[in-house]
Amino acid sequence: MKRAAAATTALISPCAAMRRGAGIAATCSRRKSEMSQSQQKDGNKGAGKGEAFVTAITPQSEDFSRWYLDVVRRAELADYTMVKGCMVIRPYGYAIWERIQHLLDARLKATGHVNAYFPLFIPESLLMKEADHVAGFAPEVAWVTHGGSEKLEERLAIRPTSEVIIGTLYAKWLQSWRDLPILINQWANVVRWEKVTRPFLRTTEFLWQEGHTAHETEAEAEEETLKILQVYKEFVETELAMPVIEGRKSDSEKFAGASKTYSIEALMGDGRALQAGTSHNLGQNFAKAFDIKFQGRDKVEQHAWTTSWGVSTRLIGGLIMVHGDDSGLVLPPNIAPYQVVIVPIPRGNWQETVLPPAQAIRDQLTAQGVRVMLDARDAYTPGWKFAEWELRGVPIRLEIGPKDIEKGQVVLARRDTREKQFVPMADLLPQVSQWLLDIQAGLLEKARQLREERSHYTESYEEFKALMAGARPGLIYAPWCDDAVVEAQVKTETQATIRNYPFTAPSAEGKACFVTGRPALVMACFAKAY
RNA sequence: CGGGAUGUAGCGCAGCUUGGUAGCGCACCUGAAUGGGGUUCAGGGGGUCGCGAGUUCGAAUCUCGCCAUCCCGACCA
Repeated sequence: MKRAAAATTALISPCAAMRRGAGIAATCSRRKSEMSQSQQKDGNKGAGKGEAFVTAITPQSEDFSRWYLDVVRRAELADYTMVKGCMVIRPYGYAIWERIQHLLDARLKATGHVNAYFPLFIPESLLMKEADHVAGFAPEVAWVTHGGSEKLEERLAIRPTSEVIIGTLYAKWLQSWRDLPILINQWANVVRWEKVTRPFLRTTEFLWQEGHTAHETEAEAEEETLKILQVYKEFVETELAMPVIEGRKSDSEKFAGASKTYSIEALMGDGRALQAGTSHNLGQNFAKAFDIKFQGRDKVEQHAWTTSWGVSTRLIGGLIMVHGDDSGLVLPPNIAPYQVVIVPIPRGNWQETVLPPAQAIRDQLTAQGVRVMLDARDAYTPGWKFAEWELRGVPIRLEIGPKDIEKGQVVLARRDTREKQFVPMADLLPQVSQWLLDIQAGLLEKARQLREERSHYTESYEEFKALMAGARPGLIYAPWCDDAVVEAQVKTETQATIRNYPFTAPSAEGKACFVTGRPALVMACFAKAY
């Protein structure tokens, strides 16, 4: 009888999560009846079924975009504000960002970079110095025109990126080849006046890391650009468990003002690609525009070779879309704010009987460097907490109740596979450590497999069109003539863009371009992109 | 920036056609019993109906304008 009541409540939640829109009411009631059947079938063995535990989110299959927004809000990663296109990153979301900062910053330091902070405001005249750069960013710059009530002599741009201000300072600091390389990174916010925004994926203001380096030779700048791309790839795959494809951008997708742009690209759960990081070789373009010069070993004054590179809070969006499922977030242990959540099972005077052992376990795990949350709130039932922490993607749940204490064990449950296990207290630490490793590796592997399933190779534009028209288009590799006009045509006809020219791909040698039939110059990876 | 939809309590919605001073579910607060997959009962608090004008004795409801959000397209980490 308790069961029936529980089912009823579970059924109401999906409707509660629904948003505006006429079609939704019908959808909701349809799902209601489906759910009540499965719920009843599950009976008391619900724990083994591994589905529909969390019901407050729109299923991915029904509407991926809505699913994404539901997860962002229900998991309390971010919320909307009164400022158009600007979101709050809530504590749980910000904790993920802090993990990203922590893990990436260590890598940047290890490769010789140091952090600094440059101004938010950029004088208009500075921004105008590099022609391509201006053209690229002009449409999305926010301007400050007044200080208090007084109009400014010169407008100030709120940085959309910092190449120009940093370049100006580099010009001031650089004298000799002995000053090189300059390897500076900054963690900052930037503003781009976007027309369409989505939490994490594209917001008016966002947080990122931008590295800016200056080098003595072209080769060194290229080496730096590629080194960082590798750092990004290793970081994203190791810590976020997001497999990425590294490669060079086509000229039309290049950063405004760069000689060459490289990117890492990830495939999302809905078959669209997300640019997860970029690294630019700026050549001498900015050095010439901003007078970044030095006297060389040969006594001749010359322009430096510069690079810039960045990853942003967009990575969090990628994380959600790569690993998440219909129950919500699934976080890789390495970036999860909490790796283990302990849910005590309250019975009788549980505060005296169950809570102390739970606290002891928390302390024990914490001492081993595991990030633990003990959810001792009395107002919620265990079942409610299970669902809540699943929605928030915590990798491992640890249940401990009177029966477990009697038997000297706990219950562990994995978020990714939903596997549930009784573990003797003595084995707890090694088991948790092992599972954290398994989950981290498992998520990467699963994402890789999914990407392989959704990767195609074709030499036929007809097949290309058919694939791109599918529900989950994925990645398509194709031999390519490298012509921007044809690229634009493909985009118009199929919505697909070139993500990059992958470093590791079948050779285009001797192939014909899949659109024009002309000799292929390169292998391109196409996808519909975010 | 173009096309479409929506805006009523924290969230999801009803009320609008036919104007008469706002309601439901969840959430929240209090108390009790519960507690191993979103617990139950009882009591309670919360809304200048997105904003601004207009019509009217009277507007959530009718008219106009603006704003925001979501979806679909053109531009972008």
